[in-house]
Amino acid sequence: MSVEPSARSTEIVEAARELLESHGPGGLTMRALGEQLGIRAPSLYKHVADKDELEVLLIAEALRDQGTAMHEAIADLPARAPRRTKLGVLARVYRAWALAHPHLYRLATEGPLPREQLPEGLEAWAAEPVLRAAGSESRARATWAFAHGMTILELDGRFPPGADLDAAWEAGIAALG
Amino acid sequence: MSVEPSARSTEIVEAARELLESHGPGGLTMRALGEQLGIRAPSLYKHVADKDELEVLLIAEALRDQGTAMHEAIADLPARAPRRTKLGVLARVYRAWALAHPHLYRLATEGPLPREQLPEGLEAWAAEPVLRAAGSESRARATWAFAHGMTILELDGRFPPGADLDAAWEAGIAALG
DNA sequence: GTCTATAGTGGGATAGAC
DNA sequence: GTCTATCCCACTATAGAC
Repeated sequence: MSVEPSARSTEIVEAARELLESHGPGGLTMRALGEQLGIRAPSLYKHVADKDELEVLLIAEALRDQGTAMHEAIADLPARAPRRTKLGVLARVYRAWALAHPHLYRLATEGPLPREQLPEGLEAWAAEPVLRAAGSESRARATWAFAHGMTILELDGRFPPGADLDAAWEAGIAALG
Repeated sequence: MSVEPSARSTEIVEAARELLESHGPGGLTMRALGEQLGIRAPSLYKHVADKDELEVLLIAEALRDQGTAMHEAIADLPARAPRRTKLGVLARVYRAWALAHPHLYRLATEGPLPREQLPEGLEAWAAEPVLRAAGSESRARATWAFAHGMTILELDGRFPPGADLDAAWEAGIAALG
């Protein structure tokens, strides 16, 4: 019952992330994961309970990863920068991370969040930069919804071909900031 | 090669919609659909090409349905109503429709849109009220992204329990209007 | 237009030997 | 900790009789 995950579990999660990022959710199967690691699928179950557990670990990684990017971006700004500047920077970082890791972003943001299985406080920590920059919970939620909406619609190719997405981001941040 | 779908096809799409709305995407299988209609699954293939075609028909229905709700709402407003009023009304209608038909909303808004297979002009017609009310394409896209983000995050239970979503919608519309 | 039978696909997961 | 063998599930879709 060690709290620390075993070295092997870590390897498995890393391989799972690679598979997901390179081949999408359909490519992340227990069989493929075993193959990636040079073992058979059934052997994985000695290290992780099931596929759901694996996905929770990936979601946690996504939150840490994208959260880190946003915390760092905000730390680089003067503390007294205007709200609009801060939200603009956070939006750019948020979007860039999602476009760089589309499948991981989707896994972490689509469908219900298994809150009880995530590390305590992780979700709040990831949301902290936006909450601080927005100045109120309602405004933070509206900003988050805008950013997620723009991102997921872009990832899904939902905007008309040729749409100026930079301008739409601009318009949203100008309004919400 | 009739342009009009046969009566049977219409029944099938209706049954598919009922199945989807009541049991979610996992409940919409060709077997269950046959059962709902009192026939065997293979018989369905005499009337629809495959499941993908069925889903496209459902997406089209969702666009027509939600689009109608928004067109009607905007028609009830004085033509000179301020932008913020219009966007506020559209947002309420958009959200209400989605909450009333969550599975259909998800089917129609998640993942890539099969544009070539949809009736010509349907997508643009559904987007028209928001485009008109927002006043510019960029602002319309930002508003749409905000509304979709709020909606899908609410449907997925992503906001913290107890979050005041009415206030977040308020804040977003106040800013974007 | 409906049926039965069945092919084909793919996946998650377990038992028990080594 | 890894293996082989296997189970079990579910679904889409086709062939061919009626």
